[in-house]
Amino acid sequence: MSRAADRSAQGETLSRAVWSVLAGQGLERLTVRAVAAAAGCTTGLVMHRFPNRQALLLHARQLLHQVTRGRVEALEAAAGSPRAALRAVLHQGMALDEQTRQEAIVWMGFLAAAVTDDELIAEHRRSNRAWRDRIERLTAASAPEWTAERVATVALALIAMTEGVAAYAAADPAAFPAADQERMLDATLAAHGLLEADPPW
Amino acid sequence: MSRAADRSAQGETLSRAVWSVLAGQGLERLTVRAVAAAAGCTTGLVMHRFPNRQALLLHARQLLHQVTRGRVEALEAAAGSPRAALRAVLHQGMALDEQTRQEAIVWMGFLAAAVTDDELIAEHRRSNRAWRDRIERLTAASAPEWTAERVATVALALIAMTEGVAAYAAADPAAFPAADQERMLDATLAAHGLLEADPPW
DNA sequence: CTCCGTTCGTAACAAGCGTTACGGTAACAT
DNA sequence: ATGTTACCGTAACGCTTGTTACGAACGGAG
Repeated sequence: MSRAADRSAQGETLSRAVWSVLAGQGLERLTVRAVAAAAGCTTGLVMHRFPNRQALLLHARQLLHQVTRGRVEALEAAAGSPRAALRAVLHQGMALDEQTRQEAIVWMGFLAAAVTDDELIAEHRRSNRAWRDRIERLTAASAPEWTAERVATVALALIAMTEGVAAYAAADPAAFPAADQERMLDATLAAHGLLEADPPW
Repeated sequence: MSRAADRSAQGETLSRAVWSVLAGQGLERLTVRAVAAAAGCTTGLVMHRFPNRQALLLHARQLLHQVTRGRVEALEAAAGSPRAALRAVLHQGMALDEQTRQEAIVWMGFLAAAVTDDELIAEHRRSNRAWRDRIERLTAASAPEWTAERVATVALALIAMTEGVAAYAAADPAAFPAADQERMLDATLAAHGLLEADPPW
């Protein structure tokens, strides 16, 4: 393997270690040593790969955006209709299993860390804007007769709802089971007239 | 002032200092010294009032729940109808001004801190359950003909949406202005048939 | 006035933090 | 084969953290 690929792969390994620590031990224990331990290396490697802790977190945050973007693009491409794509993409944004639940915890951890980190909050806003644009585009395609304002309003309702339920379910999975989240999503899509199937009542 | 009242008032002062630090400097800088500085005292007083940092955070979290509960109960009592109460209570849960924006940041900070703190996450779940129960009760009163499942589903959609938009707006107030949040709330209430007034389109 | 308990500021402690410097080792070029 | 360079583990630095110990100041009781 080439040197450049090694560097890149190590960056990804370290970023995934950041996610792991953030999901399992929280922001307060997100130390360089903990990340190194999770990655199976020493702090020396971490500090050779990144100039400082801030840059490490920023890279991990950027990679998180990139990974989720790849996933939703695949879902969107595989969907048979705009409405199916909208539902599939929103669906993966909730905390339905251990995988997505941990992602929600990591997402919130980065958000909490961004309070003191200007670069992190800038990245957060970029990521959110891309996400919002995507849902607005899918919403517009799902309801071509709507005005731009109505599209934007409903798209905001959808991203806020899935983000919020992910936060609730991440902190209390037993109280917010996957079935409840899915019912919530379908009921809301149906209420806005965006569900392919008939409403569940 | 009596001794007991002094103790209680100091506990509240310190808890508000916790909120202040959490909102302004984030979880990573939420240290005992920073809280003491925000409260205008020394670490000695803090550690005499609370056995340790964990207990300090827990008390601040409990007081946050208590304060917001008082506010929503006042709103609910002042509302002229179940639907007006539902809207007013959900309305105050979004991040519409600097006050509520900071509350949203604090709420997320506690949530991020709860990842490693069992008592904090237990308090978080209690608080969320009470909030969910309240919205379910108001939803049921607003739509008496609905089944319990539909009430629970729509109530979940409403609390998730307001919580989610608060998180978005807290991190990027310019991108999620108050008017957008209010339009979103009214559009969703209208879509579920829960708005007193006519839908905005 | 004196005593005593409470209150809380001061100062210190060990532990853990991010970061830096150094040294050995492995891989490449010549 | 040898010199050179990049890589990274080790160990240490200064600093901050939560927590503890100590002593001064205050107020009510006798």
